[in-house]
Amino acid sequence: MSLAARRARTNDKPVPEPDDKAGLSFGELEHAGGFVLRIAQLAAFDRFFALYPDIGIKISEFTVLLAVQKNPGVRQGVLADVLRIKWPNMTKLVWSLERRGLITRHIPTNDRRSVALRLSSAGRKQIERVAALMYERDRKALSMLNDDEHRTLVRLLRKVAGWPPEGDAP
Amino acid sequence: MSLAARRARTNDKPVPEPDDKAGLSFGELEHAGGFVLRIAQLAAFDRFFALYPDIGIKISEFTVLLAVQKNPGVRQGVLADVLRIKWPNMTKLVWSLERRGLITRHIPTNDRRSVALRLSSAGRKQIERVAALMYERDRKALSMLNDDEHRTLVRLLRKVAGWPPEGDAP
DNA sequence: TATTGTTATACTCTATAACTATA
DNA sequence: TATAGTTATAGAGTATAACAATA
Repeated sequence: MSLAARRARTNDKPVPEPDDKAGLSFGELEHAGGFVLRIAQLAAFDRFFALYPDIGIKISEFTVLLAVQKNPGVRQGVLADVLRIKWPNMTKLVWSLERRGLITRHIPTNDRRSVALRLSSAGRKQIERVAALMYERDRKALSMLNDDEHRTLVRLLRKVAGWPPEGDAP
Repeated sequence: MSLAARRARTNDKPVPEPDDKAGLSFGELEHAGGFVLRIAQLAAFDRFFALYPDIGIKISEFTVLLAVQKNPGVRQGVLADVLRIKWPNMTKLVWSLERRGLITRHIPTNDRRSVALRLSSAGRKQIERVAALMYERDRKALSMLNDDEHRTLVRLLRKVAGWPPEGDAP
């Protein structure tokens, strides 16, 4: 069966490359930050996942894992707020990570309502296993930008996210 | 009841403003374009919707409406591809707009498989009614950027989206 | 009375397969 | 045989309300 035929049946489109706007116009909307932000995010994620032969962990899970590594003992509610995940959903995510032995949950004695998260050694190994791959794919998903453009984009997006100007050095 | 109490119950957080990173670190991830892109998009949309006393149309619907206005007779499949909406979902979206009398569907005689979309006069009126509001909210959702930063951001995001450098003049 | 987190559930979005009609 | 669109359905992601435990 031809590739085209398979795509027609599954609607499995290739990742669009430059000028896949198909000659359409959107007027002012093309200069609306939110609109372009959304389109760009979808395009970047499509590229990211096009490179994704399932490595057994979701982006959201990897993000939480890494955040716990960088901020040992972080409360899961704080993490939820920063990552814009609703608390009930974070509960499930954390539970799933715990069930797989990647993190541990601790009840601090000074505030027994809260839950502090820490990486298990298996969690650390998992990060080691997939981190390089994640970053590589992220870079490839934005490979149309040169280093300077990439830095500028990240700087502006951090501003939009309401994050302080400088992050940790890479 | 206090506002804080209501928020606690509903998890209805205020739109985060600068430095709502809560002192957390994400290491290299903070420089990963895809990650920051995602966080920024969520922040921008949160701000957008915080200003949203339901105006009776979704962003996706407005986008399609506007695209049809700017590209009369466009095929809905083409629109779906450009806006990264799957065909089956576009079918429902279009049907909903048609049911509300905002667009009309036409079967071209030269290719009777396809569906060409056009705005009804009600659709035109709807756009007139909400367009200014949409753009104003979009602008407010990105109000932390000055004009120069905004232009730069849109330019870079278009590149990420795989769209040609210049859109229509505003 | 407020905060942290959980449970249960609903809702919206998105994705996939199978199909019809036309080319 | 391929393409444009539809139908039905499944799944993921996200959101809300009500609750318990602790502060």
